[in-house]
Amino acid sequence: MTAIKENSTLNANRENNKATCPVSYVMSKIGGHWKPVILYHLMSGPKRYSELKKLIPAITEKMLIQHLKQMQQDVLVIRKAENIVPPFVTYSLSFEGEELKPILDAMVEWAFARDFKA
Amino acid sequence: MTAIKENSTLNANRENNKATCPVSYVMSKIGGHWKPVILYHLMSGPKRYSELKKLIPAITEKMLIQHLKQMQQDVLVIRKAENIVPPFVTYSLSFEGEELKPILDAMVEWAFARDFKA
DNA sequence: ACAAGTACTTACCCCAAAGTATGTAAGATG
DNA sequence: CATCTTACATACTTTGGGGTAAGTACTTGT
Repeated sequence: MTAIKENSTLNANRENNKATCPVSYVMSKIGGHWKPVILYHLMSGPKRYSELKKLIPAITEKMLIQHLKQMQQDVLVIRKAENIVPPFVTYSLSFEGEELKPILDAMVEWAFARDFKA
Repeated sequence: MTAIKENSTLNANRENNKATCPVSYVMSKIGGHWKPVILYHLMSGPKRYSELKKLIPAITEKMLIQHLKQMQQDVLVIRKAENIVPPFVTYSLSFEGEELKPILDAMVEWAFARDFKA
């Protein structure tokens, strides 16, 4: 969510790619180190913030909420908070988030068809 | 192809993800700003280095060969050089590179099902 | 002799993404 | 009353991906 500087070729290239290449567009939504992992875990159903944290031990809390927030803005995930204390917040895939499944499934299939060993 | 420092949590996390999450594994192969674009152009058949350069004007030569080299190492693309001068080098998708099509196709479909406008 | 073309290579720099560390609200529980 | 829990927030630092710019080898065309 950090502010973005305007005048840099780097960012110009990025914006240009997102605008002209559908694949880059998708990458801008689900790329990076953590988004796919988070999405993967949400595929198996809604999860609490703390559950996600436990499922992905290596992620820091900062990264976790940062990406959850971004994906909320991109309407890939839905945040639902019970107004109680201690807080109870669940994250789930939106309709458009669910529609990412074919992509991720294709990726998983490809990975296992190669040298990937879980 | 720049050297990679060993002892950093950043890289440790990356390696860990690649090893444990199939989606991250795929991302490590085709992620980044340029790899998908290059692959996309190779989908329509083998291309010379200079052709790729013309097809992707925004890319710098450094990035182009860097990623072509990486994808060679990952056996996604095949490099074929005629031993003549001026050089004549063609890049094409390997079998495993071709098998990325379903993934990229799924991405394109998803992009157009959303607000993406070419 | 000099520019042009092709496929690179190399050195240097910059910045945004990711990591580290610490703090906060508000009620439940002992 | 002090600690625990949950779901964050935020300041500060690091790092590696990408950008810029320049050079190289070898031949052909003028």
